[in-house]
Amino acid sequence: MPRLGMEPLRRRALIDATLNAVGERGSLDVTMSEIAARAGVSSALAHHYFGAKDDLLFATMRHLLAELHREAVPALREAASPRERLDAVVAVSFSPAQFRAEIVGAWLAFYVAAQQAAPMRRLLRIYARRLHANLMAGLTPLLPRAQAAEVAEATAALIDGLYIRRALKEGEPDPVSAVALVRSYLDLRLGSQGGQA
Amino acid sequence: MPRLGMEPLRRRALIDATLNAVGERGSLDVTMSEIAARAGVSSALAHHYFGAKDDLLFATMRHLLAELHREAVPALREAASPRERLDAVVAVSFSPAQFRAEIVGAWLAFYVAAQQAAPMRRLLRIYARRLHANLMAGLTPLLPRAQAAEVAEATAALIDGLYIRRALKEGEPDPVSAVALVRSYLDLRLGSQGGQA
DNA sequence: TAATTTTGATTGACTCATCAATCAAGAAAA
DNA sequence: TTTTCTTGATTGATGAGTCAATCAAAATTA
Repeated sequence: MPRLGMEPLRRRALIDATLNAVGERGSLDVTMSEIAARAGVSSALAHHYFGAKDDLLFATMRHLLAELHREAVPALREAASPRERLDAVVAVSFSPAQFRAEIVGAWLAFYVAAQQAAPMRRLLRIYARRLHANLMAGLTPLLPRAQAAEVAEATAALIDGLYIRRALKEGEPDPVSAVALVRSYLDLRLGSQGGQA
Repeated sequence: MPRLGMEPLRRRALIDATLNAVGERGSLDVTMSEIAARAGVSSALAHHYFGAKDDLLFATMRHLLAELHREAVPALREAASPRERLDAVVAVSFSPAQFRAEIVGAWLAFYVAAQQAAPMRRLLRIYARRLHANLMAGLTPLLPRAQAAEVAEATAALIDGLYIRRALKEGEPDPVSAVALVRSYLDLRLGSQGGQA
């Protein structure tokens, strides 16, 4: 079996497996054996590549963040106006790739774990800062700074809230209505040049 | 030691201990021994009164829901107008008793656990339905039904979002600004007869 | 009232299962 | 043959749940 250059493939497979396992279960207490089995390898190999379980979980969370970033960068580059920038932030947050049940479940699990694990908390802080910065970039040209800050805070809370409600599946917010809801809030706040009545 | 009628006291102490432990740790994997120790009894006694660990956790979650309800009922009764009713819902959600770090941490932990445990999911559904009903009761006199539903959804998401952001402590939303933020949203949606500019 | 029985309250010690982490050894390339 | 992968088997720790035994208040009886 041992072909050369397996390392990157196995790392990737293990991270994907972790993501799926964590996302489905909605919690970080998945066993190394389960993760390894999903990736088609032994648990010993998972330890070989990642060291401790925590390291694998951390790497998985970082992967999640990286994916979000990878999707956000081009979307923001294409945005011509401040309002388009805001719409891009919202669109990415609820993109089909990001708003899937497993991904949302994984986010939630990491969110919780971050309360105890400092490294994860740091990662989450990066996400929060990026989101805030992106929102402010779109808002400050349109609103006085204090109002912009309030709207950014509310929008971020709205996004997080829709995520958590999505995690409690069973029919709750689909991507389309989630985007519509946040945009409708922005319309209202920005003087609704473009929203429905 | 065994005075008669210890049962209700012990049950209460164990539930409180569970709440504190879970809230501080922000996760349900606290040991029965730790909980029991906090309550000043042995782990065996916790099992004696509650059976399995799951049952104790479930009872604790139910307690949380009951406390929220107990606070909401009088507040809603005193509300004279629809708008006051809405304000009451918001006020209770962020009341000092509810918006404490441990309580919020516990809610988050239960939220996550509910993804796997059907009984907890059912409890959470009750909470969601109550919140929705209370919001709609305040909104339907003021808005067409479709809009009322959208505002209720957004408000609920906003509340949940502020909770989750609060859980990631470190300076995030204090009760006062959280209330202000949600009310400001409602002002805007309802035509702001009574909010600040 | 004093002795006796009953019963709720409580625990320490034990069992059993689970799981992360390690390690020595094996198989396939190079 | 050396290096890169890979695993089965093992270990050590932890934690849920059980059980037999103890303790002391309350109820009963004499």
